[in-house]
Amino acid sequence: MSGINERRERERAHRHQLIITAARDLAETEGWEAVTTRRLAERVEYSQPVLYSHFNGKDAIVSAVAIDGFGELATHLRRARLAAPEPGQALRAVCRAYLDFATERPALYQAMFVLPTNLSFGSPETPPALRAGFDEFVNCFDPADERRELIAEVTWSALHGMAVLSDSGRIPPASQDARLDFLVTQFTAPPAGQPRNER
Amino acid sequence: MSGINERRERERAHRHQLIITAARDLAETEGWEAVTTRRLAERVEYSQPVLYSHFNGKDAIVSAVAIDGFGELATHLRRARLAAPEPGQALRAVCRAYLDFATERPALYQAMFVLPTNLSFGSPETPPALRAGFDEFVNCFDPADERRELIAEVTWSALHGMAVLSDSGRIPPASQDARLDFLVTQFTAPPAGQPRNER
DNA sequence: CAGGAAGTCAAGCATTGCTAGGATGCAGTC
DNA sequence: GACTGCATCCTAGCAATGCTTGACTTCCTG
Repeated sequence: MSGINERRERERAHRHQLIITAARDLAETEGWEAVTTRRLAERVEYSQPVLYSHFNGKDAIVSAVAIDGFGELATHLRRARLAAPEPGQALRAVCRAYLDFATERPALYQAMFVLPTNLSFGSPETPPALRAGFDEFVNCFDPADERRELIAEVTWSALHGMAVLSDSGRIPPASQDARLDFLVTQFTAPPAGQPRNER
Repeated sequence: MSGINERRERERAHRHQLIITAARDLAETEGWEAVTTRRLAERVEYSQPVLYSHFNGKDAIVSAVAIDGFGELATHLRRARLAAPEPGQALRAVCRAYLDFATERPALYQAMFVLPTNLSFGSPETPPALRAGFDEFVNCFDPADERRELIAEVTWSALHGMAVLSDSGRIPPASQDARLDFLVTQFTAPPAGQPRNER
């Protein structure tokens, strides 16, 4: 009978996801330093070796959490971009959505972008969802501008810096909105005729 | 005799610094995950408890490394700003110096800005050197602009994002110069008359 | 009804950060 | 010069961590 094996595979996939969400929940409520293999095993009500039959190690588990997060972030950004009232507002909407994501799910964001990970981003192995999220930024800029990939990279970098420095209290979290405003204003401005901000 | 105690205090301070530089060297050559209390103790040729007579724990050691780094970064940035050929080039020079620092001393940079740390940045306890480094950015902008603190925060955020995302391979390290160029160009531009980059 | 594959767990290993307790040596005192 | 007091230092160990081993159970297959 093959229905039995199918059921087992279903159960196995279900448990696979159970481990991921348990790790994510634990991290979101108590921080990643509280996510140990023992506590995680206890949480999913299995013994530790079960974890290792699903993942190569703890790092693989947080990587799985991160990959899930990439998917969520991509749809989150996409929704924000499409919901923008007019195309000129797309960049602002996507940036705000990005920062909201980072502040509302700090642990998940850490797994995706801060924690040491072995995820290769070179080219072949890059999670498609990560590329999709990045493309949401790219699509905010003029397709005729051949530098728009580069501009998107700088935008993303700035947002990432704002998110992480604000989260760790190195810049005042309260003025995040003002920073966001300045960023999108400058990045949609024509290049300098005569400098203004510089002394 | 009080000269004896003075000598002891000197030796103690010397050993204090020895521990810090040993930790930093070890991290710079083999990464922070290789910095264990045992290896560090072996490196300085003392037993582990000696470390704990100088620092409250491992976290305090990496914090000490970070604080040293803040000082170095501040002087590095200051030198770059003062060496700029004309004041209009100051921002570009400081930004480039910042990115150079991050790429040339990745482990030190991690200790300063990435690793989980208990350094409070609220207000009273903030290391003066960190504030000094930040002020180098502030001083690149027009003193008449009351938003220049905010602009400096965004600048710093963007640089931090570029440094860390490039270091982890999430954006191509090769185009770092082009990104830097775009950043300073846009941040010294007047605010948008009619948008250009946006679609 | 055997044989074997899949799944599970209790127990253990090496390494981690950190600490307790005793040994050693150097001051100052009788 | 012997003795006390204090500071310094190290050996040894603890609890917790990530991960693995070996045996036990279960249940399909021939």
